[in-house]
Amino acid sequence: MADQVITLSDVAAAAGVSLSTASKALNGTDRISDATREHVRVTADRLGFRHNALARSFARGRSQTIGVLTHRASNPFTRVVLATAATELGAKEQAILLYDARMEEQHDVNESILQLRARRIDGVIVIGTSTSFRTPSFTSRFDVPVINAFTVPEDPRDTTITADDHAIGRLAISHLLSNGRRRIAHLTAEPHDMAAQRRAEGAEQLLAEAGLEWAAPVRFGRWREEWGEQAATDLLTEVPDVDAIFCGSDAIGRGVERVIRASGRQVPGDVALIGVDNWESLMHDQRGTRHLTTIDVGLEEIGRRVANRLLEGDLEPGVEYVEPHVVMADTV
Amino acid sequence: MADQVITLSDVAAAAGVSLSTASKALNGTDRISDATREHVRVTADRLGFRHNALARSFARGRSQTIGVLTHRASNPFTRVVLATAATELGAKEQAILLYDARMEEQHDVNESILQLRARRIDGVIVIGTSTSFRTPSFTSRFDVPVINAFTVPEDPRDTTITADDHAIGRLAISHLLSNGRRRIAHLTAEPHDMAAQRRAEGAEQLLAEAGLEWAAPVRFGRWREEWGEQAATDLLTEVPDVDAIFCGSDAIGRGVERVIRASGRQVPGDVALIGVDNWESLMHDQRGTRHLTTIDVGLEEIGRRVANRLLEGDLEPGVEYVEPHVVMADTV
DNA sequence: CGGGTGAGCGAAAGCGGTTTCGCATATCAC
DNA sequence: GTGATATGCGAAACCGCTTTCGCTCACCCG
Repeated sequence: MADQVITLSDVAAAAGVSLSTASKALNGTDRISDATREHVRVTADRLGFRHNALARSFARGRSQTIGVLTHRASNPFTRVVLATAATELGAKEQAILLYDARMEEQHDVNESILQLRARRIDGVIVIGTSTSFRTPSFTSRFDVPVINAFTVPEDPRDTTITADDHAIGRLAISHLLSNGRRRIAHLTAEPHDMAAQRRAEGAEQLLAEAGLEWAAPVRFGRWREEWGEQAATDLLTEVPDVDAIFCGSDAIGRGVERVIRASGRQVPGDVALIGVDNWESLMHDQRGTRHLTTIDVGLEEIGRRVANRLLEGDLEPGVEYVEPHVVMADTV
Repeated sequence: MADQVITLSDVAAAAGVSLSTASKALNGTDRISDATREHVRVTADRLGFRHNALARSFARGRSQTIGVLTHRASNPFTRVVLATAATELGAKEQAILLYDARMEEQHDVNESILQLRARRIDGVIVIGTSTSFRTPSFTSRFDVPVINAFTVPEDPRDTTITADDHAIGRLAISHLLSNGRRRIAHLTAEPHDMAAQRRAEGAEQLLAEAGLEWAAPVRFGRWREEWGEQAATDLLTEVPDVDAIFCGSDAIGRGVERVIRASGRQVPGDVALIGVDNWESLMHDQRGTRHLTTIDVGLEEIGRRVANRLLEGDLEPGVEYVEPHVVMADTV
């Protein structure tokens, strides 16, 4: 059913105007009388004309394509940002060209950059793995706009949109306090992990503002379920009357919960739990009941904003933080 | 540092040949002497020449872009398929243009198809939400190859790559049997859900082949953690000596596990648990310890194959199933 | 009434490749 | 030695649109 495709000159001929007039009429560029413009538009519609996007891109020198550099696209967080950005871009007729794991090896990087240039991409999105690691700066290596997502920028002149770990810590404590908890502990990941650190700092800050202290020193360990179990076991021995635990991630939270329950305590009756990541949303995107109360760091929002900022073109240097939000469930 | 870009005619001039000769030499098309070909190649390299991908696409009428239609890109399963397919395609210089949620409303569908045609996309990937729902067939609506992923095809002439629910059921039971379990129960989702049904059938079939029966009738409910709790509670009352539970999903498995432990039973000592989905891989992509033993349905493999089949171009009608595999952890 | 101004439109030059076609030369069979 | 066939290369058309530039004509002002 492809028939032969209608080109702009078909439209021009049918409308009795020149090719250039037809082009300008449809694009709204240059001076064209309203009458002519309208006439061309109607004719184009009648014929079912569509611009050949390829020809157009070629003539304009812009590809309607955004290059995306990921450290590792299989990372679950990266996937969320990637999928939302791609959705947002697709809605605006922008394709994406994904280069995964090409940011390391010098040779690959250079090669990738050359390829992206040859494609005449309109912009670049660099997606980091988390706010724990910096991603090398690519801003100066392209002559098109570059925006970073979910990472800590290496160069202060970079434009970055990322999660607000400090606010996450504050929000977690704020939520627990508003639920009347006072003997709060924090079990989290590696002490040298930037995200873990900043969350702990934010939390401690809000705690101090409320005139409180941790029920026990913050325990740093790993981002894993089993660490949650181990840390919670120790914690219960040390502070049996703890009434809330801020878990550095949902994975840790799962381990913690198991130990709390095994100790005969009720969740959230005796001990409230709050995690970070909104892990369950990675399983159930439908609305509906959830289990672990958690904080959503705003990955989807990051993806959306990154796409839109890039298209709007107003890239100011600096870091823009996305506000986290609490996802209510059964454990607080 | 963009300088002025090197074009093919620059190369031709520098090599002392005509534009057409340079083109053919670099593309390996048409008859060109080895000496000339080599000379042109060397010259191109020396000058740092790269084809302008836009011009090339335009001239060839092929865009190096694959259209992707998703029912809902925010679905976690969809995201996995999408991200792996995009990675695979990116490695082969193919961009993707994502049209999310445009498969429903008739108007949107038609419009989207027209847009994709205008883009001269080279192929289409349609990603379904699960093997529970059919996705409308788009094969005949494009004049480029169309391939379906993670769905049950509506039209037998469609090409589809998807998960093998029957094999998943068999694999779960097989794994439990090989661990010496004999009193096995199955707690799963909606009875009219195709995926749930086929998993149950596969499981029951293997059980029968082993001369066994379910320790209790299969309980159908919902794909949720809370349903797992409820179903497990009932199950323990009915069959206190059950020694293994095949959970229809990891979410259900989580609920089940909590109840089993709360009853004082050991996991996996008294009761072994196996789920489906490899939920934890959505959190930790790193290797490392996991908690719930589960079956990976092969979403990444689906994404990879879909991308490669499309590029290879050998699309045979019919359904190709991806083999599931067990992901070992602590609960079996 | 003449010269200046600006609005509306068309001719044509790209954009940077691919591809068809034809020509000249070399190769071959008889 | 002659006609048929192959080989290597270049000229030029073409892909479909954007954009510059210049022309024409109507209008306004002095």
